[in-house]
Amino acid sequence: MEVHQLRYFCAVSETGSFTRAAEREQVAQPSLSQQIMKLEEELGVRLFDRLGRTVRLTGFGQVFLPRARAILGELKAAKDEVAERQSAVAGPVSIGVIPTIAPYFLPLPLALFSRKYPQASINVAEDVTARLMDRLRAGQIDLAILAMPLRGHDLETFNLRTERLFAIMPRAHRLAKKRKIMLKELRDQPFLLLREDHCFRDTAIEVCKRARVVPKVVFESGQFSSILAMVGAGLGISIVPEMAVEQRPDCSYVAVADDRASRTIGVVTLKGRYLSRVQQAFLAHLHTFSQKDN
Amino acid sequence: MEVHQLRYFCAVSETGSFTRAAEREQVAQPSLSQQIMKLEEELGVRLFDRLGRTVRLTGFGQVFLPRARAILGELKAAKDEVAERQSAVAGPVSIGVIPTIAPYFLPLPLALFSRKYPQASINVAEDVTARLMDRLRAGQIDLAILAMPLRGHDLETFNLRTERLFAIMPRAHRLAKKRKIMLKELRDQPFLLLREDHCFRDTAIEVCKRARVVPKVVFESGQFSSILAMVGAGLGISIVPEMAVEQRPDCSYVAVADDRASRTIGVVTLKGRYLSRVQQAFLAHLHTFSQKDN
DNA sequence: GTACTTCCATAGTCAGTGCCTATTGAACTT
DNA sequence: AAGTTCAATAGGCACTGACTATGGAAGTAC
Repeated sequence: MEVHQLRYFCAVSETGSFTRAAEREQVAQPSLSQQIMKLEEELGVRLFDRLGRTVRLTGFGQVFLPRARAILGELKAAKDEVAERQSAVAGPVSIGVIPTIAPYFLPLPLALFSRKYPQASINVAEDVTARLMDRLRAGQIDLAILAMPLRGHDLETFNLRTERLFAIMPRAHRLAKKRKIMLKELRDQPFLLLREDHCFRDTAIEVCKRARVVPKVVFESGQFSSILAMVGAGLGISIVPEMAVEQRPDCSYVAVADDRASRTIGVVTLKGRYLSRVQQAFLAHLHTFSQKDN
Repeated sequence: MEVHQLRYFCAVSETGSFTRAAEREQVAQPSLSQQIMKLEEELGVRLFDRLGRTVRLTGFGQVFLPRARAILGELKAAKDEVAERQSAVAGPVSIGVIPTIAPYFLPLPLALFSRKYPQASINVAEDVTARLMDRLRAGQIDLAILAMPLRGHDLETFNLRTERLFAIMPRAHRLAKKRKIMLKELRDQPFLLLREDHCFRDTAIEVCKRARVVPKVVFESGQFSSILAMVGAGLGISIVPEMAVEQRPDCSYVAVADDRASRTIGVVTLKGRYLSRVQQAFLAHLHTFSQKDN
């Protein structure tokens, strides 16, 4: 049973003539006759009575007609729905962001995108890198914003920006007045760091390692704001990316001057993953926020 | 958009693999891939993400899947319904019968058929020949039982039986004791006949005409039982077919011996009209009631 | 690391079939 | 009786869906 056979059948039913049906369906009359016969053969019943000049539905034809119409209607509806979803920059976009980026970077792009495409609904999942990658591969999120670089042959990435790192210390600290600092100067300082599954912890430890510094960790947290408060209270010092720098009366920030003491954030998508128009639009939107050489 | 494309699409969705889907659909894997691609092209969206080893529905695919399933289901349902109606000797049979046959001939065949096929539902329309023919040609009834012969190239007929005619007269009538009678003996008798649109009236007048008798009509009715009652009351005489003969204390019946003084009843269907299995069965059933040379 | 396996996509060929034109045959009209 | 107007039939052509063979990529086994 083929779609065009149903179309032809409905056309004959509605025009009451093979000839007129053929005209309507833009096909030669014998071709249409042939397809109707084939349909009748498959069903095992006659659908039309050919009574000389007139063609009329048989009882079976009358039973079959509404069903054929329904099927053609649903075929069209299915196609239309897909087209509808395709044409509109609307629908869901699920993104993932790590906690050390989310509150600093995301608000502005999100707000602007929502204003530009009110039909779009963006869903943000805040989680650590490892779990975000799982979700990305599982298709639960469409893209993720996290720290670069990332290993993985099944991924596609682009960088958003590279930020310098800052040492944060109590205002009264002896190094607090400097404009720049080398990490080796921080040797033996008590360190406050993020918890283990946060990638910026690794970043911080990595840059320290390059400066031959092994940080002595005295406090761990899941968010910078806790660390900032603790540093302000004089518990020790820490390292944060530029975007986490927030003026506080009890803290001072000093730029870290070491080579490669930076964090790069970027966007990652799954290679081969098909993105709808909204999803593509959001990706493009993020591109406009990338700042090369920064 | 073709039916097999929907089938393939569902197969891939359900097996999660082009290869397994191809096996299930008994088709080579490249053919299936090709059709899926074609479907995606027509819809203008990707339905699957091909992620290395795994294949997963895109958002569009998820939207399209239930619709595709529904369509395939309805396609099957449509076919099944027709098959169901075809296989079972069940459903409606609409027949027409003229009033001068209905009460005498029909009860037995109807009862036997209903007992044999309890699923069948027979609808009887009792009307005069002209209107029955209209209904037959309009497809409102499937066959008609009426007096033969019938002119019409678009008809198919077969005879059920030929009956002799009987003169009916009051028991006290001077001719009532005869075993046979010639119509010419009835000249000048007052006649009771059916109304004009009843074909047996024409039959009666026709046989009289052949005997050079012009009946003097004193009463007209739409049914034999009225005529019988009136004859019994002494109003006049009449002519009835054999099946209308019914023993009454006040009437006598005398066989009409004229050549060709008979009525033939038969069944008529529309040429080229498709009959369902019940309808065909009823027609065949009527055949078993035909009595040749009677 | 290398070979093997398992995917899906690509390339090229072939056969089935849906469509075409031309024609027939039947029924209706003039 | 000739002319129309139907649907069906006949025969030819081209599209396309299916096939086999192969390639490339990714995962698995040794």
